[in-house]
Amino acid sequence: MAADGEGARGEGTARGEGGTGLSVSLETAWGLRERPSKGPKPGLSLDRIVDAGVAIAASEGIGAVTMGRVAKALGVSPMSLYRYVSARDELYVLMQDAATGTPPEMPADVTGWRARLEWWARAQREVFRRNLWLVRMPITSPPASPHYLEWMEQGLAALDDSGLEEGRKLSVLMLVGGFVRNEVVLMADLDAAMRAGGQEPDEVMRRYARTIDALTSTEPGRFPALRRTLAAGVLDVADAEDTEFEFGIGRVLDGVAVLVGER
Amino acid sequence: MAADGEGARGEGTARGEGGTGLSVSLETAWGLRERPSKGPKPGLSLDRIVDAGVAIAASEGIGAVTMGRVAKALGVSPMSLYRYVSARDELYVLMQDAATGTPPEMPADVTGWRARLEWWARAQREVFRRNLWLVRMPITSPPASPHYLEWMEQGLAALDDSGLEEGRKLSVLMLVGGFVRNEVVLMADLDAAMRAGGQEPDEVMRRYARTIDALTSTEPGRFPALRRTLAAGVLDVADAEDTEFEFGIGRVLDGVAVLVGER
DNA sequence: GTCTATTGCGTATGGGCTACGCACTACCGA
DNA sequence: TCGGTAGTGCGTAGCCCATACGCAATAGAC
Repeated sequence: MAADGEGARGEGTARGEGGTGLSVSLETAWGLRERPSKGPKPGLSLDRIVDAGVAIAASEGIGAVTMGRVAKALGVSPMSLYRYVSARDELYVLMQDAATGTPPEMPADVTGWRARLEWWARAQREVFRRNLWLVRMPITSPPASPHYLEWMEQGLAALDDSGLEEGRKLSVLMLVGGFVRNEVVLMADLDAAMRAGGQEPDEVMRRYARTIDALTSTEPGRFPALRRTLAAGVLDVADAEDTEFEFGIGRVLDGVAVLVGER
Repeated sequence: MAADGEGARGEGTARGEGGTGLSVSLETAWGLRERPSKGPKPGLSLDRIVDAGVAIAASEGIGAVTMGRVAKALGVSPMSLYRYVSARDELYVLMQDAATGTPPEMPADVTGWRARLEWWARAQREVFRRNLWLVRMPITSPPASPHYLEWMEQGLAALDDSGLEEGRKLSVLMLVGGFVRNEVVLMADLDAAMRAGGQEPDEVMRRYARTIDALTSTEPGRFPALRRTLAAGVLDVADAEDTEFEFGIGRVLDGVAVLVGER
C-alpha cells in the first residue's frame, strides 16, 4: 500500500514561531516576520530570487529552475541563495505564490453564483495559461499562501447567494478548481508534445491517432467502441483551444446547479 | 509565454518501425516487436525491471525509483538496465501501464450509462488508491498504452446508451477521469502530510486550519468569507475518506445527465 | 566452427542539492 | 566610541543522479 514521501516537508526543517506552522523563510516571505537588521546589508532579496526563478520557469520550464541556474541569473554563487531559502522546494512554493498573484477584481456586472463562479474559473485558468509551468510544479503540503487564500476568499464570496452551507461551498470550489487545473494540465501536455517533435496541434493529434490505431488494430474486436470513435475521426483534428474547457465547465456548473436547486 | 520542455520525449530517442511512433522498447513491451534471439541469454527481463520499479514506488514513492536503486534491487549494475529501457522516463511509462492494469470486468447488473460511468470512475479510483505514486508520476506524452486503451474502451462502452456523439463521449470520459485523478491527488497530499509530520488526518487538518487562521487574522476584514468558513469549523475535522469523492462524482454526473437529457 | 549480434557492465562525464565552515560586515548596547 | 556578535556571501566538498561509450564475453545462425 501507499507511501509517498514526495512533497512532504522533512522533519529537520526549521519552523517559525509565528504559530503558522510554516517554515521560517515562508513566514518571512508572507510578511509575518522581519528580517533582522544586524550584520552586512543583504545583497539579494527574496523577491529578486523568486522573480529570477519565475523568469526561468516561464521560458524554460520548471525543470530548468535549479539553484545553480537561478544563482547564475542573479550573478551570485549558488550557496548564497540558501541564506534566503532553506531548500529548493521552498523556492518553488514561493514561486507558485508569486505567479498565482492576487485575483483580478470581480466585475460588478457579474451577478449570481453561477456567473460569478464561472468567472472565477476563467480567471484561474488565465493565470495557469500564462504560467503553464505552475501545473508541473510538484505539489507539496496543502496550499497556504496569501494569494491562494485570496482566491479562496473570492471563490467563497462568489457562492454567497447560493444558499449552500459553508462546507459545501468549499467542496464546490475544490471541484471547480480541480477541473480547471486538470484542464490546463492537458493543455500543457499538448503544448509539450508540440514543442517536442511535431509542430502543429493538428499534426500532434494525427500522430496520436495513428499510434492508437496501430495499437488497437492488432487484435480486431478487442476495442470496438474505441475503433468506432477513431473511425468517427474525433482524434484527427485538435480541438480549438477552448473547446474542452467550455464543455467541462458547463457540465460541472450544471451539476452544481442541480445541487443548488434542490436545497 | 509558456514553454515547458518537461515530459517531452526528446528528438534523439530511437523510434520503432511498427508505425506506432512509439520508442523501440515501448513497442517491445507492448508485444509489437520480438526481442532478437542472438547473443547471450538476457539475464533480466523488462517485466522484472518494471516490477522492481513498481515495488520501490509502492513503498518509498516515485522519487525513490532511480536507475541505481532499481538495479540494486535486482542485484545488477545500473547500466544493465539500459539494455532493456532507453531512459528512466521510459521505465516510468512502463510502470504506469503495469500498475494501471486491465480494468476489472463491468458487472452485468450495472446498467444504464450513469451507473456504468460511475462504476467506471470508482474502479479507476481504486487503482489509484492502491498506487498513490501513480498520480505523482510526471506526465509525458498523451497516454498510449494497452491498458490505458482498455480503460478507454470500457468507458466508451459505458456510454453506449447515452445517445451522445462520439466526440462528446470522449469529452465526458476526460472530464470524469480528470475528476478522479484530481481527487486522488488531494488524497495523496493528505497522505504525504500525514507521513511527514503529524499523525492522524484530523491532526493534519487542525494544523492546517491553524495555519490559515494565522494567515487570515493579521488583516481583519480582508478575508470575511474565509473567516466565516473557518468559524463554521469546516476545516477542523478531516472528511471521511470518501466524502469529497462522493460529493464530486455526484455533481459531475448530474452535469452530464443534464447534457444527456437535452439531446 | 566461425561470424556477429547482443549481452553485462566498468568507467567517466556532467550535472544536481546542500552541509559545513571560513572570513568579513555593520548594527547593538554599553 | 567601540567591541561583541548575529548576520552576510560564498568556497569546498560529499553525495546522488542519469547516461554516453566502449570492451570483453557469449551463444545462436550459417
